[in-house]
Amino acid sequence: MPYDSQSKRSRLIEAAAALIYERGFRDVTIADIAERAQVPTGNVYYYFKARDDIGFAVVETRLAEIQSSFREWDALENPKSRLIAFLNALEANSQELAEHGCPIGSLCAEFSKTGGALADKSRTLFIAMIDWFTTQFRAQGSGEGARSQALHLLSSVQGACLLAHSQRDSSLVTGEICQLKRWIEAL
Amino acid sequence: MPYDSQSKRSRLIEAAAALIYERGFRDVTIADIAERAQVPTGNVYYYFKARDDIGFAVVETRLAEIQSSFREWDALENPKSRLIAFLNALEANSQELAEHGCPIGSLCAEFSKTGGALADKSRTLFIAMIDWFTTQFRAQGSGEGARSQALHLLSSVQGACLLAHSQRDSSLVTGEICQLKRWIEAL
DNA sequence: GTCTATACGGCGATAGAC
DNA sequence: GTCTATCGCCGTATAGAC
Repeated sequence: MPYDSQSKRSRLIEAAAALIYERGFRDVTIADIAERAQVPTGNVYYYFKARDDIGFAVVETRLAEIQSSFREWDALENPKSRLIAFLNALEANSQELAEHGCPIGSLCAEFSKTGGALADKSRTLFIAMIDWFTTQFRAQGSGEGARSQALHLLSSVQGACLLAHSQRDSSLVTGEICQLKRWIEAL
Repeated sequence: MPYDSQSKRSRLIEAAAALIYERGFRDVTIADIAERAQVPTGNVYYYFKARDDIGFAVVETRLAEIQSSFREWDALENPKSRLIAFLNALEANSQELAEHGCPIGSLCAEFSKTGGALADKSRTLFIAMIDWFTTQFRAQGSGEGARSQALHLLSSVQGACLLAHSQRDSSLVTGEICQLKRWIEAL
């Protein structure tokens, strides 16, 4: 594999992730991705043997992204402030969330309908989030209720993103986040 | 317009709604819809001048469905029991919600990305739900907080459906519904 | 009004030159 | 490894027979 193969492959995945976030997987063509990545159209098939493999790679990228954020927040002193850091990150992105929805949530929604290997792969995204949230709630002292609280947190956030996206109103995310912060701080 | 034109049109919309719920709008073809509705493929264009118009009609059908449910629940004695009736209906459908997601939520998620007229149209679905919820919370005595509580209810339900669909685990909806019921009853 | 046949465009995928 | 040219399929939409 040549020196900049990785670079081209990365550029393709990055372009795909952005386009899929904006339009949805089904509405993004190979040509669209190639153009945005500045790679000749037909050449995409040197890096991915099928269209679905691009979706696969995008899920892996998204997973790496959130795990990277989690590791960063793990450095914070206590579990509550880690969860708050997550909510702050969402709040900072509320404009984009209202415009295009949650990058994770929309991927899961679309691939879940698709079914097959992509649905299986996308499932790992929510699992990673639930696991990390559960760890924080447990470390905070929630005991048995930790997982249930983790589910409630993810569920609320995803629902708020969907609402905000549909109504194109970022206040629908920020409002819910504000309540969630109060809930966590009061634990 | 002939006697059974309405019947054929209705059959097409019904078939489209079911298929779109299962696979998503983008993955359902005119031929698929026609076949399920037992109508010749090319003939669909007598009833709908473009593909998007079918999506439009499906949104209108879904809107009529939920408004019909709301009217039914309006007959119940008090606002709390009306909201509980809504949650009971979800609970009864939890299996299907885990398999295909929320029929309203998935439509909104997909059409919101699409943008354009379909996004605008699909927006009315959540608005109708928020309005009815708000009315119930206000009648219950929530005052200023009614709208915020309505948003929280819809948001939680939609998030739970998305989670359950992605993980194909109906307990993720029923669990959240159980908590929401307790919240409403404690108001 | 109803249905068939087909035009047309676009997309995924491949073959093969360099 | 990289890129171009192109094939073949499928889906939307239309023209026009009945």
